[in-house]
Amino acid sequence: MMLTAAEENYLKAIYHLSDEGRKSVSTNDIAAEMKTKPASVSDMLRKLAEKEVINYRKYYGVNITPEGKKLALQTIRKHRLWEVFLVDKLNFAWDEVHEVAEELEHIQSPLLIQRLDAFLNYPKFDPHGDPIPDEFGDVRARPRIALNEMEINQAGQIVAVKDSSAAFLRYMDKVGAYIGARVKILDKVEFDGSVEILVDQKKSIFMSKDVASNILAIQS
Amino acid sequence: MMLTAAEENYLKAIYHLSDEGRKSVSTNDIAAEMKTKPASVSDMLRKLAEKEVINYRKYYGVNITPEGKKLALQTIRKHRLWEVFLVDKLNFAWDEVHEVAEELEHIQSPLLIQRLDAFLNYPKFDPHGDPIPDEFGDVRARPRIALNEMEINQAGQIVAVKDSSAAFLRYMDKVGAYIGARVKILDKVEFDGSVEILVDQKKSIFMSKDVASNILAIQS
DNA sequence: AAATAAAATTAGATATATCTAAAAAATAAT
DNA sequence: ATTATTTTTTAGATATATCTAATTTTATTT
Repeated sequence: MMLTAAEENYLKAIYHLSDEGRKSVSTNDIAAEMKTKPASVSDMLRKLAEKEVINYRKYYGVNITPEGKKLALQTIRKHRLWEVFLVDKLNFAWDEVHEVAEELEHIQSPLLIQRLDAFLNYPKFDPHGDPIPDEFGDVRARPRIALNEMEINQAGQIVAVKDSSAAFLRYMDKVGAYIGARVKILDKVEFDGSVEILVDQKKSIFMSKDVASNILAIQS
Repeated sequence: MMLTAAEENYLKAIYHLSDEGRKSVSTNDIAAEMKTKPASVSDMLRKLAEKEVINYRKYYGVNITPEGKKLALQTIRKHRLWEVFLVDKLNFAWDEVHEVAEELEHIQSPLLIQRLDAFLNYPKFDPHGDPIPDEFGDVRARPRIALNEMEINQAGQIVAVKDSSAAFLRYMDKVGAYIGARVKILDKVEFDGSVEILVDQKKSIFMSKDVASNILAIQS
């Protein structure tokens, strides 16, 4: 099954939207995600349905098929491998890579991706902390680590808190930490285990070991 | 000035054909080079002329403009840098890189090319021995001579092949000739123009004039 | 349940890139 | 200098991907 670049982009969008717990994805949602018009989406859905990568019932939104999911994951794999390449090898900042990876992901060459994967030492996560599917589309469960257990200079993304009491969440809010925040360990104080972290590459915050051990991140 | 991938490919073809000593390049020549139909070429020439990258007088062929030449050289630069990447970093064989580089060359990101160039240590020649234009389009060309035109006992180094089809590259591989090989002309048969050459001071190989004329060397 | 609002689709355009078949222009041959 | 041949261009299709405007279908409100 061969998809055009546009089809790959739509399928990726549908995959991402499906992944947010919806039972089906609407035309308008896809249009918003793709920054395009609903009319264009309708046209494309017909094409994707013909290729059997989505199930499409007019006026009732779409579901991705197993074949579609496999293809979407392959595109995501390519995108994230290229992002690793751009950051690790070409010294791009991690917020500069998306647009270029968006182009590179459509290069059609299984051998290229296989070799790139090896060259990058089979990375499991991209620079944003998102997992890289393997060549079969399998995604590794994200190993979580408490902030106080991360090494200095290690970057990651906050994905959960152990203590989800209102008090703790208020604290999170107050210091500007939140689920999804990109973090980097700036310093660790040996004496008391407190840590200094950089949030979203701009805000530096201090927290006690106790607090840090309640915040879970995935490492980049 | 922004060109589409198709326009870049046509412009590159016109540049290459121009470089063969013609005063102007014909529609048929371009169609042959691009493996497309003359009618398609006519359409594209109109577009390229509108963008002022070629001078086009109907029925009389085209010339590339200075601006067109600059753009063609930029595309060639990207293509050849990617080829170096594929061979040096991803361990592609030098005869496997063309098709992939043909896709990669159309990625639009000046920063990417700048960084790639640095990562590859500013290479001056691609794996086929062809020079890589700098960012201003300047090319450091080496005077090259076909093996069948070298004198007996003349020594040199293979730097490029004219015909880089997979079939020819496989042949090269099979007989033990390769880009970078040291060669010396042992004998030339006047009757059919075939030549005998010594490769790397040990292996003697025999090749027809046809083959020899496709292999380019710099003379020592 | 009828009226209204929202969402989705179709109809009809535009732009790119290609093709075949027909026409026009340039070149070659008698 | 006509005629024939080759080359090139145009006219008209097809396919992709997008748009606006109009229409249809579904969902919501009264």
